[in-house]
Amino acid sequence: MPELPEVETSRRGIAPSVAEQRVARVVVRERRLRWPVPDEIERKLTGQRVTAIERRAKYLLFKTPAGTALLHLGMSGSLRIIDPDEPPAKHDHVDIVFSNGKALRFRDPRRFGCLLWADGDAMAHPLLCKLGPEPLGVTFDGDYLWERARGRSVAIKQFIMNAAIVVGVGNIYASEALFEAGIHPGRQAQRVSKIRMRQLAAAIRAVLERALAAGGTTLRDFRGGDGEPGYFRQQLNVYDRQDEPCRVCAKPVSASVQGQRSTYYCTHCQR
DNA sequence: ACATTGACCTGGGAGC
DNA sequence: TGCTCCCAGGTCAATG
Repeated sequence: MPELPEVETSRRGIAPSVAEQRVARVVVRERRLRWPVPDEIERKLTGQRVTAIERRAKYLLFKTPAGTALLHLGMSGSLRIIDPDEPPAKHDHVDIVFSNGKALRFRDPRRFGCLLWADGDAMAHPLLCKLGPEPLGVTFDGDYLWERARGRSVAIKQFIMNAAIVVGVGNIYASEALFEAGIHPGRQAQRVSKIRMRQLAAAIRAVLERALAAGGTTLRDFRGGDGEPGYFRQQLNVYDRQDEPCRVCAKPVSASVQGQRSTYYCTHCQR
């Protein structure tokens, strides 16, 4: 479900209720997520004060003096602030109850998400230490992309969805950014010129920022931490618009499958 | 080192 | 109404 704008929207939605709160207790109803929720998570988190809620790639980091809880929403995960006595529904796997009387509830029907614990420096964690730059950060630009693409025959869409190259770009925003940059998603990464890589980096940044401003994209069930859907769907140019007219040239939007994922593009506007 | 594929799960919608 | 099939916003591990 969530790409970078949706994860960041969730972070901003829950942060006011979580920041500076002490963890009163942790309730884990289902440990079988993408990786098992570690047995130590209750012991490590309980009694700790959450000093910051940060985001790295699509991971949310709950920082405490004792270490960091890492949470990933996978494909179907969502977070809500609730009253702790609200009865849990199916797939409500974890509650983190705070001393202010509120709780953070993690729901994830498909169980592709995870909740892990990192002692010490969370950035040294195996899941975080090999990640590429943040697309909204200062080190990410077209020259970087072009350099990394040298000698790589993989399609540009799969290239920008590779978290070792750049994080946070999922299936929706990869299609949207390539449309905005006028690049065909099947083009080999090494065959994109430096000029067009600069356009692509700018497009990735612009699309993510616009989606963030709209509170993310709700296709079926995404909700931000405040329970509101995201409104970026209305601004999508190609994703999920097969056979609908291109908003620029009016030719029908094409769809194909790349690396087992649906891809949408305009054959006239993208080369 | 790189590219490709399978695997992990449940739920919702389309089609019959 | 109910069944089957296909698809879904992620990403890691295994294989060549």
